[in-house]
Amino acid sequence: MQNKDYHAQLNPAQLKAVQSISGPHLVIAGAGSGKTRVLVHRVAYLVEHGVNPEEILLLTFTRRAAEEMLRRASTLLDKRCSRVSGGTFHSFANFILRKYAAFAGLSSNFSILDQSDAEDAVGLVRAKLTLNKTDKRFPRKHAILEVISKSTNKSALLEDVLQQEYPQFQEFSAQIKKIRDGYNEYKRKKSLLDYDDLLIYLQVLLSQHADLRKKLSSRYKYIMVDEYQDTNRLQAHISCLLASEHGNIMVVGDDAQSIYSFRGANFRNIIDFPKIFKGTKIITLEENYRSTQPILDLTNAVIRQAKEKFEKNLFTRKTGGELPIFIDCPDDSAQSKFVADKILELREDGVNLKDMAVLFRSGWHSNDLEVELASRNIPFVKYGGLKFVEAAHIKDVLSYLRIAHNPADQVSWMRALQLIPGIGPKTANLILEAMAEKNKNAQEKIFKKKEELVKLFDLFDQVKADIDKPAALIEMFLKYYQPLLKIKYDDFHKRLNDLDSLINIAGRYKLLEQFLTDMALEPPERALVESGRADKDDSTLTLSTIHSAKGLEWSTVFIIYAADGHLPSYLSLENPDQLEEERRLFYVACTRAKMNLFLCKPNIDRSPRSQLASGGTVFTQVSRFLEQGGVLDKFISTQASGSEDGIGQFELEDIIGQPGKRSKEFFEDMKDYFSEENGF
DNA sequence: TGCTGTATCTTTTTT
DNA sequence: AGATACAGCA
Repeated sequence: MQNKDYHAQLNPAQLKAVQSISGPHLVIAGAGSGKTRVLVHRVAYLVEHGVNPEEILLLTFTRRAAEEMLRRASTLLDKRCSRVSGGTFHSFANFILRKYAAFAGLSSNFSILDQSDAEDAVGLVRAKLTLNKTDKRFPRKHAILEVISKSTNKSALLEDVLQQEYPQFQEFSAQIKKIRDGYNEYKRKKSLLDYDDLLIYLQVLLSQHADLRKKLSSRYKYIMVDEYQDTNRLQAHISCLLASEHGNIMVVGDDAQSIYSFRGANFRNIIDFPKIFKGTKIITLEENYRSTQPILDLTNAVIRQAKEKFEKNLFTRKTGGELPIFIDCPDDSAQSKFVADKILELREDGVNLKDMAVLFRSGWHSNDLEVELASRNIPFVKYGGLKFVEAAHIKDVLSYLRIAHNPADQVSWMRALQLIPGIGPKTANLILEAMAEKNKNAQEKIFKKKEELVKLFDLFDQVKADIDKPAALIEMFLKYYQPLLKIKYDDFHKRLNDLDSLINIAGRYKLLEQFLTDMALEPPERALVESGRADKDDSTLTLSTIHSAKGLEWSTVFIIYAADGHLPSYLSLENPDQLEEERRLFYVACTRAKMNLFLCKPNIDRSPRSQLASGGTVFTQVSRFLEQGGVLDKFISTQASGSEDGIGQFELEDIIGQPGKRSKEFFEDMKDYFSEENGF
């Protein structure tokens, strides 16, 4: 009956993956090969065959991805599919740890530190150990946390991480270890967990409590892990522990799309998977359903240059399609104008804005474009880059809520206290010590000096009744915080607006704990908050870092700043492994496109760094990933065959790089165009 | 002593 | 644009 539908909608390899129910499976899925479709159908298939949805655990990279899959599975079958358990490793860990806090030696109201909180805590510990005064070249708190985090995520010794990736810090090995131990102790005492701790605690919980492991493994009888190439050792270990009772685990991934090694991910998890689970069946998906042949030719040529990869042979049955186009723009703002022009033109031709995306390596690459789009009233949502909750004033208010939720949260206390004028790190510490020791004398002494302090404490006393209405709680704290905000920031008006938005978001939550957890683990995107929407609506252009574009696809894709030093990033040029990751990143970016692919670069680099380095005008080079292996020539020469007469006769969209034709000439060509049409 | 203002770098990517 | 280091001020 239903099986017929599955046959019709899936190719043989996909069908096999969907219908393989028991035992370990590894699905190697090339870009655009219908990986999501397999997962969605598999969920439906399992439920249809009598599996209780709650016994299926779907671990994905973002909660958005999980929700999208469950929504699609629901349309395929029925509402039962939405009861499937799922989320990110971190949110799943949070869920389990709150429930079984006692087993893990935690109090269930633990706070989650985001990266900057964690950095603050490291800074505190470092200051306490007075290691910062010894030497000027001592690593910053940011770098220290990075080293510590990498060693946990890779399950590697700190020394090894230092030796391999941070040789410049090797001489501080002993001090960094001291800071790490101090940091761990500090967090444990104050019921604080950073991102890595969520994983560590879950791993320890599962390894050390056999009864609990059995219980959980029996509860989650079917485990699926998406984007397995971007899991780290710790996450791989957790997956295996969860599957220990039954071995029903399917992991899906593509080694060519591994782009998270900077946080400890290792695509060798894919190779090692069959070693851990004997009898693993491997299924390879090679047919591409996403892109046209010319785009596929380009992406295949890009990944062919990779130093290390599993051979895959992606093919499509689609014929025809436009050739990818490379545009060398005079500068950043010309690039923005080109992209905006082209987007408007495509929209006139009937392409919906939601089917277009602009991708880039780092958050600031889109700054100029954002201004341009705004001035032309093109609605967009930006993913990646700085998050809404990372703004100082939002963090300030959240720190009050976190104290209300977990009074031991000293990181938040430090932040909240230092907002009061006249209180810096030292006094804040003094207050906290006086409170901890219940030293009435010392307390009164300090309290007498600052009436703000009394107000703050009174507020926390009042709070207890309303603890589970986050929105009301914020409004209450806002009365106290508003005057402080005005002193602290000149642009307090804009920031007050943001705080209204925060109240709005909080209004969607009944429980304070859930609200705070979400703000730490699944923070809303800035652009969505500012437009007052929960989701992007139907006709919105997408701007995204390549990392945040993972797993998504659009009919038209623009990649901006495809220049050497930007993509690949100048920070990765020295290290061969990092450079390979940049290549995969570029691959991921290009493979997002279904029909049209545009690559742009500004010819003049006005970024502060390059200005500083040279003092003069810096001309960019085409990204080396296009130069190498004739990638650029290959996809261009096909196009060039129909355009021997040169560039003059072409509309803008036909201006492309030709073999051997380099920046200087393009600069002239583009300059002409932009001066005439756009009033340069 | 500790806080605040000013100068000076430094800016990848994310849970 | 934000964090950090340093020097002067209460």
